[in-house]
Amino acid sequence: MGRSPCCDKVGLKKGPWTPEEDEKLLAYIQEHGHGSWRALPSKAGLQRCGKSCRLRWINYLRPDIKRGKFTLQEEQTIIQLHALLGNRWSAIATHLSKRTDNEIKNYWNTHLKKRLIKMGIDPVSHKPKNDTLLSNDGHFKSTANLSHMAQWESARLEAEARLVKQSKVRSMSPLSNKVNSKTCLNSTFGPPLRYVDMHKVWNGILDHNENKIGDSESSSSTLSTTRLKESSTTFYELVVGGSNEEIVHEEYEDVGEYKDHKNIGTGRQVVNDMTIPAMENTWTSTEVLLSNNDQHVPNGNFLEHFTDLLLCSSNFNDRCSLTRGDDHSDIDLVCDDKVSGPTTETINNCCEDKNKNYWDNILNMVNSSPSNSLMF
DNA sequence: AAACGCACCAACCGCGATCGC
DNA sequence: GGCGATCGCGGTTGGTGCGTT
Repeated sequence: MGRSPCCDKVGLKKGPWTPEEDEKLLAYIQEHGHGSWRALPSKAGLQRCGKSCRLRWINYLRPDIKRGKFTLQEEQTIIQLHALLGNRWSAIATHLSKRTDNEIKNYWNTHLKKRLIKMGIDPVSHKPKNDTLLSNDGHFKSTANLSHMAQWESARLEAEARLVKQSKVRSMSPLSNKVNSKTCLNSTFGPPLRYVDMHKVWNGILDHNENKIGDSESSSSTLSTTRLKESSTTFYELVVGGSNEEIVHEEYEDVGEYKDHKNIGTGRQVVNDMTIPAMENTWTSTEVLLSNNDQHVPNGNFLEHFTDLLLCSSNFNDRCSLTRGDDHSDIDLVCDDKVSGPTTETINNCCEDKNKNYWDNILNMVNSSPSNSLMF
């Protein structure tokens, strides 16, 4: 069909924004809202395309933007979410509400990605580049488990990111303000909104599994839902093992065992006339990301440990910079640790051990996760 | 002091998704 | 349901500043 030109229009300005332009855009949006971005530039008296205005507003002028150095906590969140979501910057940004997707993307590309590479970790897969380390000692299956766990968590967080956005939109409307501020976020009167939505997703998974039992050909679901469902099943097959029938029963039984959350007594809840399995404790990593209240975060929070290990290692590497000559014979060590007189060998071994232990620990967590956590 | 390389980040571009007629 | 318009996302580019040679 051919796209309509945007920034190619003759007479439209490109490049860096001037303070005057910023002022015009800011003043217009504060008074009228952005409305149609396409129509905004002419109304605001700007010689820019709508796309450029939108970007400038979202990435720079919006009042609720936090600028400056990323905190350790933010780094942790980004790494965790990137391991699960990949380059879905907007989804990641929904968990760092005051950071823009562009800023997170830039920070990843300029800092975090390099840090992982430096540690010998593939920034795309978040796996060590030297995979022989894993396959030779029986850890291969665990790596596969981790991958499936990530797939499942990825799909879950994607759905949640969407929900967060929807929730924000709803919260803009006067009618929903009362509901959102208390019932949804603080969960004073029931499960948070995101729980309700994820219950539906969860039900979808269960429906799918049931369909598989009754009818092995189920092709009408959407792509995203299918991915979710497949992830769930394959993960269970790998970690728990057994047939699909067993999987369904185990999922129901397992989620029903949790009774420590205030809304859970029987293991099932009735929300919006739907009987659903309680799954609060599947909200492990995300609970931590979204809230400081970790009272019902279960044991075996694998992502938490995952990033702690990475950051611990990176902090260590930040403090200790090692430079080698080409023949690896001359090692210059600069270390501001207050350890008395660490030898080059000690530090070097320590860094290597940390990298090794990093993945060993993750794999251990994965191995122990079914008994410790019902995230899956 | 000039040239060069690198890091950082704002902004651009193209594409897929979504909206609305 | 089809189609064009618009939006939003993620990859990439280009300008700027800083350190090194």
